[in-house]
Amino acid sequence: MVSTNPFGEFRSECEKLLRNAVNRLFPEVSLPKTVLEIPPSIELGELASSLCFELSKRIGEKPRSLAEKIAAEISSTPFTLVESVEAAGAGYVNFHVNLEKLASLTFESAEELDEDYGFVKAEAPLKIIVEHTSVNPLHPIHIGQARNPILGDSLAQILRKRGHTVSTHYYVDDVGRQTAIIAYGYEKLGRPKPEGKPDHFIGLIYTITNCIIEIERLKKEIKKAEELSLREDLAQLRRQLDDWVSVAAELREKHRNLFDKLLDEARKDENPEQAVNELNRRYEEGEETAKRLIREVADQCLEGFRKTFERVGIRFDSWDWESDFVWKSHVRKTLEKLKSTPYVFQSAGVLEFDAEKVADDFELKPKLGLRKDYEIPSLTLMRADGTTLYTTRDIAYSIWKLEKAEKVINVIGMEQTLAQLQLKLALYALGYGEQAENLVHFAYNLVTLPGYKMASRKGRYIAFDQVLDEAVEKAYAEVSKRSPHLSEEEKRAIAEFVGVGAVKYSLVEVDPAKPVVFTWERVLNFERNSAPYIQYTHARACSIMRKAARKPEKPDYKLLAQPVEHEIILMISRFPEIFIEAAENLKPNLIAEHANLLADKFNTFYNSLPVIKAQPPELSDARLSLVNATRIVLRNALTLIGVKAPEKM
RNA sequence: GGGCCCGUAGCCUAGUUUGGACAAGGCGCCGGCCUUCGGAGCCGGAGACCCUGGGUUCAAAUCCCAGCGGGCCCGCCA
Repeated sequence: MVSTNPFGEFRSECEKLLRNAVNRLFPEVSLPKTVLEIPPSIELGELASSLCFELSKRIGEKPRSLAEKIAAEISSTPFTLVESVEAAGAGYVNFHVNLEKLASLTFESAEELDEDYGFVKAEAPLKIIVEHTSVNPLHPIHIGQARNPILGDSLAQILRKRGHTVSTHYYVDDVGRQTAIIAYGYEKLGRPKPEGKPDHFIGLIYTITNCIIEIERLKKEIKKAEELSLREDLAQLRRQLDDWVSVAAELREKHRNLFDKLLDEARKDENPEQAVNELNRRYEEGEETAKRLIREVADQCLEGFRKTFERVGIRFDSWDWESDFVWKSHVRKTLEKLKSTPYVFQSAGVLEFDAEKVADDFELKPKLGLRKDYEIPSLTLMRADGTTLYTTRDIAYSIWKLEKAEKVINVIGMEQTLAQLQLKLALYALGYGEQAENLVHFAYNLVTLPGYKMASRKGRYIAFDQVLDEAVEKAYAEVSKRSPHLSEEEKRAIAEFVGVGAVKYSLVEVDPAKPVVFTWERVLNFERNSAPYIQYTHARACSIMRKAARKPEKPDYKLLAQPVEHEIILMISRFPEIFIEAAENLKPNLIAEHANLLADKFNTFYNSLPVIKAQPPELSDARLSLVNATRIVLRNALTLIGVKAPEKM
């Protein structure tokens, strides 16, 4: 017997038994929704129902006595996976599973389905686009941004295994002032060949250029404020200037040549800020020299990103350049169309989108979970100089994505919630209301550093690459200590997947809605509740299988009578349900959690019970099946969160 | 000022969507394990008014209301 969802079979049986029993006993009562839950303790059974509490109100009988009647009624009918039913507590109906049958079904299914065990297919597979990461090509990916590709890639992997056709997209945001700034600096330096990893080199030029321009800009604004004696503005501007001046000092300290050269060159320009804006405008217009320059810079930066992605095993199916949507008129046409709706107005020379009015006219506030009295701010669509803003371009891009897929998931930080809302409302205004419902903003919370605020524009960040390096280095030290006999090459290879795995796990393990405070301690954890711990447990299970060097020929599953064995059988049988929940609710952290719990139980098992030498042979075989199924689930779970499952380490 | 997110042992987290039985792990702390298959491990112990106050309910960490604390957003940045 093979089942894609062994625990689900048990659950369905319990539901059916419960429903039939209640129908027979109380034909006049409509059944409350029968949700079965997992009891707090394993002694209470594997599934339980609290429907008697609800039923008691309708029937006017104590929950406990109802539970007893129902349990007795169910017990008079035949079972398959169910072992027994009983009334418990104040009125619960508890179901105990027939462990021998569940073990047999679970282990045989796991072995048979192997690399597909747990991956229950969706009834209606969809074409899904997962857009994730989309870090601007300005500087290396920092640790705050790194949560995005880790979550996004895991989501994509989970949805693929769920049977959907998933395409991962990277939106290259090469339009806008920021890319113009880096390109400006890059050109001033005479388009240098990158020293070291290109994204880090680009990042350095970006920070210095941005810093110089900001200082110039602030100085001018301060002068203006002085003339108009705007006291409050002045104080604030001066604070900002102080901050940038200290950034400049830090930068010049570390990179004197580059800094001084850029400063000299920038000073040759009457107004660097204006030059940047000019470049931005020319790029949007598709002017050739601007195109060549900015694409060259962006390409170099992306080349660096690709190296990082390769290292962490993340690939994109499509690289979508924002500028293409501008040049191919997608943006202009969207804007024209939007202008013809009653939701766009002029204000102080710029084009505004009235998101509030759309929400009202289409009565969308309750649907979008907004309060009636909340007034949605309007969105600026176009600058006075005719160039567009990020969200405007994103509207055009979103339409394109929604035309290519039935569902679009945008993995974007929660700080962009408002912009994503405005974007969605623009889709309604444009008549894409139906498609807008298929647009999901997967919002995750920020990664913060204790002590100071990360600011990529100020060059204050910890690069993802650096975190990976540290993790791999620590892993190397650990491997060298634990397995000195291994060759240098083997040690390096192990250190790589251990270190990378640890970092990925630390970012995927936490509920995406919760903020993560970055600490080295968290990321460099190789002990319990970490990728290395699960990897180690997997390698251990593999090792037992290797040593046994045989297939379980005649397992007798009823001999698996130890509590820990009981728990492991349950966890393996439940993996498909966990997977479904993770896929449907977009919660990769559930997978990490389940793998970790299984690893915990397996290690307890490992330390207390022999496998290969267990007697009689039927027990040894049954345990071997358990080890093998554990190995399969750990590996499949790790695959979903993008962590390598090694056979040795 | 308005909106969104977060608040669970000293620290980090699970559980909150879908209310159910004595709130579950990890780190750290204390005490044990050279138990045959891999010690990145195992066993035991101490440690929680689930931010506060109301409300709904047979039942609230979970739902509702009002606060408090922290973060984010409200830009002709992205």
